[in-house]
Amino acid sequence: MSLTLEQIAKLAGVSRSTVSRVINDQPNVRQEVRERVWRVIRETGYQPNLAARSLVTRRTGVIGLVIPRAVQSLFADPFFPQLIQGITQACNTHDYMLALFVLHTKEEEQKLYPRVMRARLLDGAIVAASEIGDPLVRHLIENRLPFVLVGRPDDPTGISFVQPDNVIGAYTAVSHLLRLGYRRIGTITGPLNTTVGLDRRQGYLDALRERHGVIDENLIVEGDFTEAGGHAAMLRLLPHRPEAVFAASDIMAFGALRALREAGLSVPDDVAVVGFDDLPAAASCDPPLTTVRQPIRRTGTQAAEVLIDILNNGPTPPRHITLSVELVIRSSCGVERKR
Amino acid sequence: MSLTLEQIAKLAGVSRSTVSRVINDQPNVRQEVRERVWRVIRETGYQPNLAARSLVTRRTGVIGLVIPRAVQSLFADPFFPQLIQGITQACNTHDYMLALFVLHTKEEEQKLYPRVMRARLLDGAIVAASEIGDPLVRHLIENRLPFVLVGRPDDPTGISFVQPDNVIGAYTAVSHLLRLGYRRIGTITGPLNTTVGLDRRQGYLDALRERHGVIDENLIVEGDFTEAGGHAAMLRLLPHRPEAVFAASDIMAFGALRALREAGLSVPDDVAVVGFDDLPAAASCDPPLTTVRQPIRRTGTQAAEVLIDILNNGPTPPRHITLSVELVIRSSCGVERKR
DNA sequence: GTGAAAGCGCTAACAG
DNA sequence: CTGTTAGCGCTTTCAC
Repeated sequence: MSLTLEQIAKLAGVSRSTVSRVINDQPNVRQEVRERVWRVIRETGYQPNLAARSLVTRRTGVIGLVIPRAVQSLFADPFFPQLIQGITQACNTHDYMLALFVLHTKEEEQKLYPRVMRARLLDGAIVAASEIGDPLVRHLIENRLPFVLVGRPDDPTGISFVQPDNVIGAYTAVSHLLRLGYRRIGTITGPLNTTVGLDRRQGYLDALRERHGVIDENLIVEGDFTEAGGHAAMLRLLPHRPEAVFAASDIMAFGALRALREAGLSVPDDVAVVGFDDLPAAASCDPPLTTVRQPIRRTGTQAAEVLIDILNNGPTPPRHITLSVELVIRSSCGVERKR
Repeated sequence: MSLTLEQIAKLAGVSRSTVSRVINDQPNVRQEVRERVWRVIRETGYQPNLAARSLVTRRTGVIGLVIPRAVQSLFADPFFPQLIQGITQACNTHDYMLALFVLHTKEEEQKLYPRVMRARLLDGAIVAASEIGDPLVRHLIENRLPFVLVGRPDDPTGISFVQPDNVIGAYTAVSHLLRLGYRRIGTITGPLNTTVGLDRRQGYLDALRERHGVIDENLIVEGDFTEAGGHAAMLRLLPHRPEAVFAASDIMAFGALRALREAGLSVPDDVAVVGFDDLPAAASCDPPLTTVRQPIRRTGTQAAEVLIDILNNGPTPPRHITLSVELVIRSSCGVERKR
């Protein structure tokens, strides 16, 4: 079956400890011996048994990505694949493995949380930020499992997180619309029980207050980060005759685009539309979508690197990282009409 | 720190072995004792240390999902999120955890493969089928790691796999176009170094041969399962004046749609388009896409369940599961023109 | 039915 | 520099 340290030791003519030292790159091994041992290891394809190792080191080399039920909707768009790519890249670089916990139901949640936290399979966790008030964060703290949030928590005290600059992003998008001359600007928000939803709405409000001064509550409709939700929200917005709409996600913008098309309205001539995310599809839809690009992959990489740094170098003051975003101007905002 | 069996035993006034028996649902424990032990476990929130357990049982309760470099492109569309949802659902149901291995570079591949297979962290693996000739499958067999493929391998001997019915799906789509009266039907294939790409092209050929008899090689263009690839392929198809196009994936169909729009052609009036996958976006694009729906989530669940069955009940004859697909008729195929 | 004891494969003192 | 020894927390014989 699988080789053990003992057998490698015998083959190399040394003791178990020496082999262990070689594998873990510890000092106090003669260069010559070191090479001999490595050769045997390579020739045999030996790999240390992780269970045995972590039983004594109390570390597993595994971090978990937890995706709560509440953010499952996000799973329908390419956000998670990109985030995961970023995370796995950092994991591969730093020799960590990634375990994935996708919670489908409340029962699974209650069954999985204790196991995830107490079975000591995970050295730490990356958590896709959940609804405001989700008890997951509290559980993590209570169980002393190091973790990093993707997205801003409602109360960031003592918590490390990585997020895109949602407020500034939304502010930039809406300012752009104002600069183009639109005045009746509506917004399709994200779910307002999430900080993302709240922050992007905040950016919208900031821009309007600063440049325009007037807020019309009828032009603010809550969406849910789905295409259907964007479609429905646009339908509710239409009677209030918006000249332009800022959708808090591209997926919702696509829904809005569809609603406008179905209503026989032209984008951007009748209604301008701006999104948030810059999904691949944003460039190729009709008309190409003006949107706020957020660096999703980098968010994943950063989150993983912060966590791994904490794991490797011990706890640090919590880090709050906000990644800058960028307005990508295409044609759905009507920029070509040169207002 | 974390509780151990020993401490639970002391609290319950029994021996370590008895607690172990209770936890593992073994016989030979008096009902009364059993309940007393469970109560202590519940009250303390005790969770057995997985490393210690798997050191002796030689099982970890972890299965891996391996995504080779070659299929990374797929990661750009919602295929993987759905597949992962299906897999995690089965994992949660059967008390397994999922570890994710996304290979970004050749170096990572070479570094990770040995570790994945020999470090005994994984009980088994689900592998997203890779290019024909990829050595991963061979490695898995050599290392005796039980695995299930998502997608048909080129040589299925001794291998369990789960796939959608690609040949029939493509055949149905193209037959539908033929029935609508189109004759010059082109196809944008998947990469022809993958079985998916090959099988969907086969279905196209089968339908044409059966109902029409004539194959025009100019109407067959290889794509790569990306939007840009679909766009480029459509551009190459255009000079040959196809009346209809079967794209081997929705993402490529979107690219084709864009190319047609940019060329000032109307869909389906000038060129009809049919896709494959039925992504969420297929229903909401313009015009709504006629496509072949494949049950992605179910594919994931099935793959996981086959693997878990093998792990729990020992090796079985390899299972080859082909899930049926379904033509979803919308308007991009021109059905409304009632030919 | 229950407990005592051995040992899974590794790391980490501690001797030498 | 290197080897010996003692566990890490659990399951699993084997006695009783």
